[in-house]
Amino acid sequence: MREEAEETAELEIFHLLRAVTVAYGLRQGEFAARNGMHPTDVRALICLLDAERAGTPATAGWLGAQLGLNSAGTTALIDRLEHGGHIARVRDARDRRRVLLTVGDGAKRLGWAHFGPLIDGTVELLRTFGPEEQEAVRRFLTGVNALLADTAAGPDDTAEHPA
Amino acid sequence: MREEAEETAELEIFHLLRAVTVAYGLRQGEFAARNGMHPTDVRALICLLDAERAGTPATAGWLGAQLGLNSAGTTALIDRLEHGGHIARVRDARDRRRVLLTVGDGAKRLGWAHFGPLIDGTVELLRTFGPEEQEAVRRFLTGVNALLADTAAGPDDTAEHPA
DNA sequence: ACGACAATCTCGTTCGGCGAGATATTATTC
DNA sequence: GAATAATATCTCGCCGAACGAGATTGTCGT
Repeated sequence: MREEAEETAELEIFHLLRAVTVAYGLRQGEFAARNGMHPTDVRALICLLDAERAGTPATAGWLGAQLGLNSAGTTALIDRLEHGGHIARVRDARDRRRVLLTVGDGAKRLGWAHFGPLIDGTVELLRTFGPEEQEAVRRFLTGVNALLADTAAGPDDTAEHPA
Repeated sequence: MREEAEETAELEIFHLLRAVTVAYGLRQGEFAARNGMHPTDVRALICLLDAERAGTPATAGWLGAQLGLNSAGTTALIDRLEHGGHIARVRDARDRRRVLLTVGDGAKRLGWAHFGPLIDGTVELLRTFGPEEQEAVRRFLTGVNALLADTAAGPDDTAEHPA
């Protein structure tokens, strides 16, 4: 609130979204520090839980891609989580090169204890929204996810001009 | 989409939001790698730009708090960004202990080149929303930010049982 | 079976981030 | 208005997360 005051309402919403990502990252870091883990470990657990919920088989390579790690870093991450008893490695029966990851109940409980209030709060918040309002929020988030997926594309900066 | 199919509509929206945070983190990491920086550096620049836009004076300590770093890490971060020519240190005239941080034009251009499409896309997307719909999105994001701020609170795990 | 390919793991190295404490500047107290 | 406390940042030494390169193990087409 200086010169440009409000910019546009649309930009303000974008900044609200960005504030969410920053604050959410902070919460993850706190959770990690409290449980003797690292931010990346927490992000990994979240990805694994989301994958399980979505029915997507979570392999080591997939997890590394989700987090932007190379294979060495991914292996180290999985070692850490395994030693901590948070996840288990299971060789895929179909393709025995692949390693499937399963999240232990302890980790689930731990995560729920920390993020439960946030999730509950969000659900409660959404219950105060009418159907069209919920639909607007859903449409917005879905759209942003699509935009983020688009922007991803290129393996290097030089090769992303779909238009 | 397996057994539990849809859970609740509210939870689905929460997961959409979480997907946004994960994907957004990935984009930041890519941007960092392409410019010889680290994810934290990018997050720092974003915080600094947001602060500038909001008219908030950005000090070293403030930045460290935003990113969850201690003072040593914060100093190292600022050194990196300064050496890279992305930011400049300026001693506060009023309180000469404090160091104010200003983002250089080069960094702004760099960031805009990478995140511009995402921002533009989001603004475009929101333009397709009616006033009540935009208001719904804004209310949702504001509420989530409030929840995240609440959850922050506790310095340790033992003292947060509001229920 | 054989070679091309794919997924994961091992090794050695770099450097981001932490803890502890030093330094410089501003508030407070007598 | 000197002595003291409080605050903001920086320096030093160390740990370990993540990287690059390459080895290992498993799959698939021919």
